[in-house]
Amino acid sequence: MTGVPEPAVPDGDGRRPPSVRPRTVPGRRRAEIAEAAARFFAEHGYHTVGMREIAEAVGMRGASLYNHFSSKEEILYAIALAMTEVPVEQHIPLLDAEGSPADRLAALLRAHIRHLADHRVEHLVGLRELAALTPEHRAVITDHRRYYQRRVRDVVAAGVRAGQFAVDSPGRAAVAVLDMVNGISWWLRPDTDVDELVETYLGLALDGVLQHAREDRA
Amino acid sequence: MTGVPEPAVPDGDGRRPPSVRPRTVPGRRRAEIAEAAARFFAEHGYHTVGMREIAEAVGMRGASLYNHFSSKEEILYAIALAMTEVPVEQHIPLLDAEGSPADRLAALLRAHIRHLADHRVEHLVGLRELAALTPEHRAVITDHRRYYQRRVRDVVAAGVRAGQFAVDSPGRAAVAVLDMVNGISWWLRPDTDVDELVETYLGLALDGVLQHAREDRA
DNA sequence: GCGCCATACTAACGGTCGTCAGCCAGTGCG
DNA sequence: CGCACTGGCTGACGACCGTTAGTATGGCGC
Repeated sequence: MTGVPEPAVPDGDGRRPPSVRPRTVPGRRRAEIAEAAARFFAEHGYHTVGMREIAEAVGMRGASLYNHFSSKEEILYAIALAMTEVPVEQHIPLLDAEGSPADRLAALLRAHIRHLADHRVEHLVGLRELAALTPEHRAVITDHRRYYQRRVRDVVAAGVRAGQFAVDSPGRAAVAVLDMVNGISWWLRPDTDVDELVETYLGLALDGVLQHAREDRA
Repeated sequence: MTGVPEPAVPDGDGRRPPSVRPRTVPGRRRAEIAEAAARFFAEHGYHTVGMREIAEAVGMRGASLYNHFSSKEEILYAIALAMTEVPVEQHIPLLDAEGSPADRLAALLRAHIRHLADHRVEHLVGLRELAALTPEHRAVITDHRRYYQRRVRDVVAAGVRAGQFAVDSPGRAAVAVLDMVNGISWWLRPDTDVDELVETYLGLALDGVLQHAREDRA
């Protein structure tokens, strides 16, 4: 599990012998490239960074990158995809676990913020450079994001029904909470205390925006 | 007041006769250009948009833009500057008016969200394309932003002292609130009901994040 | 009415970019 | 041993970019 999505197997043509195993860790280089690219993209923006610059950072020449990615856009797509697939596949199940809506949402937010802090630059790129993706690729990313947002909205609504949360519009509140936590990636610095950050934002989101456990309803 | 900052007068050489007044509205064209550029930048990103594309949108050729802006980066700077100067000069005074911290912060947020909704594309560009600015220009923008943020933090702290707000860290809460409202510019659609939006977010920020008027302190 | 200046134009330059074609070294498998 | 394949390399191409120089024009102030 390198964190970088493998290239789609060219399906429909399973000519590859089933026992073939590449000598080195598969996609190892691919992951290095995506990681370096994400650093540059985050700092200077997708379009200002050239293939030759990315290549130099991993010790090769620009043209050689095409042995690992079919285009520059595909590098960006791999980064953006990793930042939306992982949350969907690994965080959403937390919403399907046992426990109250507040507990489940808290678990999700904890995982979300930790993931964001561990992959700050990729997260920033995934947020900011959406416009540079192919329409098809962008659609995949935004679909993931919409699904994620919808699931958060649903658990907020469940919390409202259960009397745990008090908001007028679960949809608006979900968006607000996600924008609030995603905003972290713009200013997070490497020396930030992540544990403290997570707990602070959990408080701001649950006790705050969602007014968890406030009893003074008329 | 066109909304687009005039070019800095080349100071140190005040050769221009003091009574000279340009025949047309000064900077009219400049504002049109910046507006068109902001639309394109917001949709496709700064670096994918060419000068010839911007020019075509206002009915001229690429090279003619240099009669109004000295470089492409200066167009971006004008946009970003307008989106940080106006809030600082027009919204911050609301914090110095009379009234409780909660009232003053509510007034600021109201103005902030309205301004954002009225200039959605420029706001988005100002947030997203910071990296494309000259270091000097970027410093100006971030200074404005830091000051704004500091003033919000101060009024939050004042509200905490006055017993109106209940948050552990006014700084963190201020950042969270601003990220939350600034996130609006990523998804706002032209047909959104701005009045409803403003009131919803005021509730989420004050009653929510800042726990305005919650009395159940231990 | 003359001159000036703002503003537009055309043409072109130098540079950079993404990408590709073709070549070559090494390495593991049969 | 030899073969194929992976993953590097060089060199180059065509497109496009931001920007400049030089020129034309039309309206306002004197």
